[in-house]
Amino acid sequence: MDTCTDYRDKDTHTPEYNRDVADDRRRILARTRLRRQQTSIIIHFDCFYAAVLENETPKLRNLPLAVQQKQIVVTCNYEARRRGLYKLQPIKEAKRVCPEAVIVLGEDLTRFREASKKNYSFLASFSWNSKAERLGFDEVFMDVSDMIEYNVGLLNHNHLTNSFFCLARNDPTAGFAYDASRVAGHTYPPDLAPPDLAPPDLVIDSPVQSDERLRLHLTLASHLAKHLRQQLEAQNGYTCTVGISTNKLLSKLAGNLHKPDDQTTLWPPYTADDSERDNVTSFIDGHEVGKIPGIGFNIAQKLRAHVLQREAEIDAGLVHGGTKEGVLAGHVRKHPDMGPETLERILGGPGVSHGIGGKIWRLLNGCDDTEVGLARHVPKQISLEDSYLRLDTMEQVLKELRMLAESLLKRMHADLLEDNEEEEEEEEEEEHGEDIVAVRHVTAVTPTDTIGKRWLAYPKTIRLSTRPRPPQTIDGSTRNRSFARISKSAPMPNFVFSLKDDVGEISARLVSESLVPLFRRLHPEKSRWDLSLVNVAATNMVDAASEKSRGVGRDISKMFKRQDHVLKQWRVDDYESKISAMEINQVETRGHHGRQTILLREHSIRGSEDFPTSSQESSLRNDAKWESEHEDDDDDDDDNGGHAMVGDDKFVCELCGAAMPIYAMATHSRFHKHERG
DNA sequence: GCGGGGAAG
DNA sequence: AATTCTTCCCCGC
Repeated sequence: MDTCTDYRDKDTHTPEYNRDVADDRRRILARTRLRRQQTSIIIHFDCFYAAVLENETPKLRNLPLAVQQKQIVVTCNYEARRRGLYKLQPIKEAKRVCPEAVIVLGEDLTRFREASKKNYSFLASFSWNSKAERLGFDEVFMDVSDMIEYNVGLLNHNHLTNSFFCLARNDPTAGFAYDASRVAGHTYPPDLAPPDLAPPDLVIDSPVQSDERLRLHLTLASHLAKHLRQQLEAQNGYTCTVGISTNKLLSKLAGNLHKPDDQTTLWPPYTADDSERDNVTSFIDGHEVGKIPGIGFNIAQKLRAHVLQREAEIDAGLVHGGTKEGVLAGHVRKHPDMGPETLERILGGPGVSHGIGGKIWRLLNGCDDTEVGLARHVPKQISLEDSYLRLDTMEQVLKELRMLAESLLKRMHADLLEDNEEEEEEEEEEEHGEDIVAVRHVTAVTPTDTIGKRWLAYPKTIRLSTRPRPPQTIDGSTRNRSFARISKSAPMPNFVFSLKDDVGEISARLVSESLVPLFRRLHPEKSRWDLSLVNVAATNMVDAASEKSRGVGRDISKMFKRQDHVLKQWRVDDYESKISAMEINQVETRGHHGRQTILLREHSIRGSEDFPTSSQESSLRNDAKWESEHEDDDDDDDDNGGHAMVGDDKFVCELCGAAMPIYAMATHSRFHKHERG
């Protein structure tokens, strides 16, 4: 075993020997508990926000450029940074430090959002497995394991210097030439031993396992990254900074080492007999705790307090990262008794995710097994907000709500609508005749002939949030605990999905029928409030059942088979007539057990007149009978007030057979009430 | 489902 | 200190 120290030439009876054995056992134990995955290759891209403006106006490129929102600089280019500007700097200070800076108003994020979408789609289009995840507007993770694996298989180990990277499995000519005997770009640590030629004939048992194979995989990934960077610049005009490693945490951190417009590969060994000597540990150890992604301000403060044995001070003078304490990840990791249990004790508490200790411990050790998310076409939520120096009259509030509502509508149209191509895809295959029957019914009701557009997803909920101005305590003790927002939500009214009505009309109606009632729920007093922020959001996004997704039909037939005790009360024609009146949406419940359920949801746009407005709905709220005490349910299946329990905490509606957690049932029964008229 | 909280750029 | 304008995820109920 290469992970075990060899003791053969040591005296087996000295205390040193015993200590070594103990240490080694502990290390091995620790390592097996948090085995670093070396099965994936992840690339992290960091594009650049301010570049959007530079590209629009190239002469800005060499000038110090800052983007202003309200009273602060939200971002700035490197020239501005060189002259002392920084993120979240007060605009006054920025002007004092660098009067010649060009300051651009950037409260409207449309252009940034569009650039972000364009760059993201471009990068994601290279992916084979669709694992391409956006983080904020300017970062993208890609899991390129499959591309790398495939291209390792293509290598001719006798001619590594003349290799060809294949970008498409079905087109051997798509790709680029490269030198597989050398890494592209920088590495950490910087000075590599003379070129590590891969051994000519290694047993290829994927996935990556040995350091040797990992080196080879990372080398290929570095060339892929370089190619993607070049393409992004050539095709879209954006440079980016890239990190290459085996997980999201490490690739993101590695990228920081050489910016802007460059790339860094975190080089093996990722594990070593002496845990201090592997590159991952030394790399992570050197980071200030708060710099580890996943360790936010609160957790960082608690960790600092623990190693310093006192509250960590927040140095106002050190806005640009870090505190004057300078507590490093390594300090925390090596602190006496440190480990997942200790961390759980320090960090855990009400509202904190269970297992936070283990999670932070893994981060401190460079371990991160979170998957790169699948590429997504539609957002999960759309929200807009504005902040104010003073907002304390209903008149102002109405004005703001109108603006926000109209912007929200426009965003929904921009981000959730798709051109309605009438391509009637032929029904290929299939072995289950019943699937196809179900699919046909769904297809028949999707809005087609409206205005040449169709909804890709429907937000089911509208939410209004405000941030009351923090109460000014005149006494010195500023225990301003609450800089929090408060929110209320309601069903998204159906009329917003109309494609024939005027946007202005719809948003006016949205204000009067949804947002104003929500505002009254948030702020029942006539006056007395002063808001510093208002936010409206369209949330609870449900994908529209698309003609293309055969998965819907499958799941329906699965539901028939699995839950016939519930569904037998339906005659088939009954079911089909209901189906034709509804669109079927697949809903992923992220409940405790992550089970998939199917909800049947009305959304026929033409029928929307009969449908309740949010104010009507909220007056129908009848939550009382669902009040808690579902704690100790016994599992007797059927006698549950008309709802069959299908296991754990899922219930099945006796009217439509939908399975759902108990919390969802109040709303669901309201749905049936309206359905009946 | 609802409302709050935390993390990220 | 928290500042902006978002997006996503998790918790307890």
